[in-house]
Amino acid sequence: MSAILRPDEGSPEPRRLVPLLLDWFVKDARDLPWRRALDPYAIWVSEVMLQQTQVKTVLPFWERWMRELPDIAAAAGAHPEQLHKLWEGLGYYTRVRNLQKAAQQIMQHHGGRFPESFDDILALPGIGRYTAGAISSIAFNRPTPIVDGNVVRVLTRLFGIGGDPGEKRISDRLWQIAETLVLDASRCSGRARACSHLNQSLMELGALVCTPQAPLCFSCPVKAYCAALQEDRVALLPNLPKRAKPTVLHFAAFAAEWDGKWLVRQRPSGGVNAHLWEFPNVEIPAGMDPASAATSALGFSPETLRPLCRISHAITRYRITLTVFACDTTQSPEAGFGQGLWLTGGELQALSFPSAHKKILKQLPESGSARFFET
DNA sequence: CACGCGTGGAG
DNA sequence: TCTCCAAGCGT
Repeated sequence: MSAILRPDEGSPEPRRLVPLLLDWFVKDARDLPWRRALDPYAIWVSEVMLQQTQVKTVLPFWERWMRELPDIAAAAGAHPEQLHKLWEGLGYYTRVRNLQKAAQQIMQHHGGRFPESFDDILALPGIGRYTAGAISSIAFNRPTPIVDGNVVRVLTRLFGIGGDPGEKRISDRLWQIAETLVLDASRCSGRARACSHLNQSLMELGALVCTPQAPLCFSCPVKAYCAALQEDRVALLPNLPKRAKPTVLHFAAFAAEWDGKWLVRQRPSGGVNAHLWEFPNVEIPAGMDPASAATSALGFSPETLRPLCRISHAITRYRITLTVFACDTTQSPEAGFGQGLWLTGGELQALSFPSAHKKILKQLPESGSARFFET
């Protein structure tokens, strides 16, 4: 009957799926703040924050962002340091710079109003096929499909698709199924915001019921139509390739204090944590002693060097142990170090640090500026 | 098309 | 502790 099913897969009544998903979404979906907002800007901000990031993590960031930058004009005109501060801890910091670039483009080319056409939305920096489809459907109730990690899981299971979702052939098929479903929703008469709700129902189902491990199939609204469940293949889908093992690295970082100030530097653009600030640090090859590492990282040799803490963190494909030392210098170390700034605790609070270096900040020894480190 | 890009939560 | 992975995008 419907083009989305092949004879060997799924149930014979796929059009039943859409009303079941819509009913379930209205009844069981979480009450998320950006779902109450019908402002495309608010939905856009939420979608960018949610890229590769969990709902629970995003919630406080989104609330604060909307409070401080309540509209497109505010985002377009914000100081870059404020933008990074609002994103500090969320990761993938290119997202926030693209968000501002897009806001500025909307001010320039769309009269400050968020564009409603899918192609105009897709043309904005930081917005790809998924995010354009999400904004177009959620904010404007257009029948544009979305496929994210949740939808991949839901659809591969529901339709018993065993191929690698990363392959173009499989990916194309998932997008086609997603489009058929949202088009079906658009034809449902008497349902408010059906396209928005259908797309969100697929993601919500993936987040709450059709989870990666131990899915709650018994409470799934479409279990009667699930090919994977009928064939007992739920745990095998989606068929994702195995990940490469992370590389272990050791770094040393140095909290150098002089005259009540600490030495920090800004990371170069283009790499990891671009534009964020950090304490001087170097990779420690096996056997390298801390003193020479300090000289290498700081550009001068500190008088004292004492271990402060050890921080484990993972970034992209690296697993890093960061050993942190507190350093004192008795003479002005200005000579010998080119690209750093000596800043007070209060000044450091205004800057954005990668998560690992944020932890160093909290560990800094008491000093005249200690009061700035409360909370 | 493969890879680089962060972080924190869950099991 | 280790592995997976979460409302992906740009190059």
